[in-house]
Amino acid sequence: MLSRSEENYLKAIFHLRLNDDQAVSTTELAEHLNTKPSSVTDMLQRLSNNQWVDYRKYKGVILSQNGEQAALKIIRKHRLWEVFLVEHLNFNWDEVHEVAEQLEHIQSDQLTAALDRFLNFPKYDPHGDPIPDATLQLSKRTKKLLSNFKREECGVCIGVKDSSADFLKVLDRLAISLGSAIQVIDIEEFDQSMWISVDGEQKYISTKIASNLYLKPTT
Amino acid sequence: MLSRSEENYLKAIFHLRLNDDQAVSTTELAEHLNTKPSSVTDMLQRLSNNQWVDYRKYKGVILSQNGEQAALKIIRKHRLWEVFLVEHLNFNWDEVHEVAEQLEHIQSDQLTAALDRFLNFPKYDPHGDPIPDATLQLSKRTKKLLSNFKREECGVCIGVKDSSADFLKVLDRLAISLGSAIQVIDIEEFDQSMWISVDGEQKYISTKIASNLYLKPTT
DNA sequence: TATATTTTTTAGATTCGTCTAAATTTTTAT
DNA sequence: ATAAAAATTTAGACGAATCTAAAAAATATA
Repeated sequence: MLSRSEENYLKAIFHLRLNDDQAVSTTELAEHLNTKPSSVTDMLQRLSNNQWVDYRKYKGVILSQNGEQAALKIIRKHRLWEVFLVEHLNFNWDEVHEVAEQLEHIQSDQLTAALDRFLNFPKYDPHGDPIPDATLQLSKRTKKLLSNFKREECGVCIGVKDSSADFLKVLDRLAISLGSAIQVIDIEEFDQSMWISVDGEQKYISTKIASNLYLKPTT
Repeated sequence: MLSRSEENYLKAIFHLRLNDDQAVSTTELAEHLNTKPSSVTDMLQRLSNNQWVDYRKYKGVILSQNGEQAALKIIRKHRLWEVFLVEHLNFNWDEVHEVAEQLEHIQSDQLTAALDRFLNFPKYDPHGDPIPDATLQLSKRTKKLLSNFKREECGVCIGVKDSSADFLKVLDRLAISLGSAIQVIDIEEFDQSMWISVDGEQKYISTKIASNLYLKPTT
């Protein structure tokens, strides 16, 4: 059985491989897990011996079939618990992560299944991330540029296309950050600039901003 | 902060001291925790250094003020989760223990408080054990002979006064065991013998049986 | 009370997950 | 293409939590 630490490594590898599709590097993992590269190397060798990952010295690591299933199981639990915390225990979406990090390690298939049913088989967590179903199928994460949204469409900010300091600065000023809930209120015919609501606050943004913001649709 | 292992030791000491009121011995703890006496000695020394317990070489151990609070906090979480599992996730009362053993270690005061509220501040867990409240007050566990129950009163079997083979045999035949949920249906005026329901099944028992069964009232 | 038995502690080893420092490999830049 | 820089791995150590075997203390027994 996987230790808590091993589970965290698998989860981290899964998440780091979502964007770029290459092997994950030791340093990347070390940073993500707040540990040292040498510790990562140790752990990767152990995980590799037990067939959880495919690891090549100096070349990085990817999940094995088994490892990916294990990671998905943890992610499923994490996101189900987040739904529970927000919908039934009145947590705010920014308060759930830390607790879910603990709850995701609870080992009981019966519990996971019962929780899923109790929550009515939710498809997305409070941040809009998809929840793997009982067979661990993860609906492909659709990320879409805000500029492609239509009037009234909703989404959650999940990334930026341009990550320059200049762009991030303007986002800061608009109080748009990863996780912001955004709805398109209106689009100017003149130049496609947008009136949007950001976490309930109405804002006006240029076309260039809209075409550099990745949203995860929630409607 | 306490490790999971340390928490389990504190909880074990708390439970082992409930009945007899003396210090808990190394061997007793080792058996209860499925470990070796030498491991227990090590851990007790560590716990003692951090003021969680009062430990004297060769003399056994009792909880300090701090240690008792910590134990009560864990027991509170354990029992709240049991209520959740049974009342909302449709677990049977015999399926909850293992999972609650894991959930009790989740560290989040916010979660504990929210769960308590969600469950409507329950006073007893599904086995009839009292749940420490937010201030960690534990209502004294009242054990009462079945013969002192009135019509309609409910309780859970928590022990026997007479533990002879003869008595246990008749309990077996009646399918009464530790944990059985019992309700008094009627009491014969003639000799105070009782009609009771045992986990839903109606049974008739003699006065002598009733006066040797300890129940924990649940109403 | 002296001895045998049981309980408890100490000593020394092991595994997991981590660390620092040094060595090695890969990548980048001249 | 080679030297410098960066990334990665190895070597050796450590703390937590456990174990076995041996020593010491407490208890029971004759």
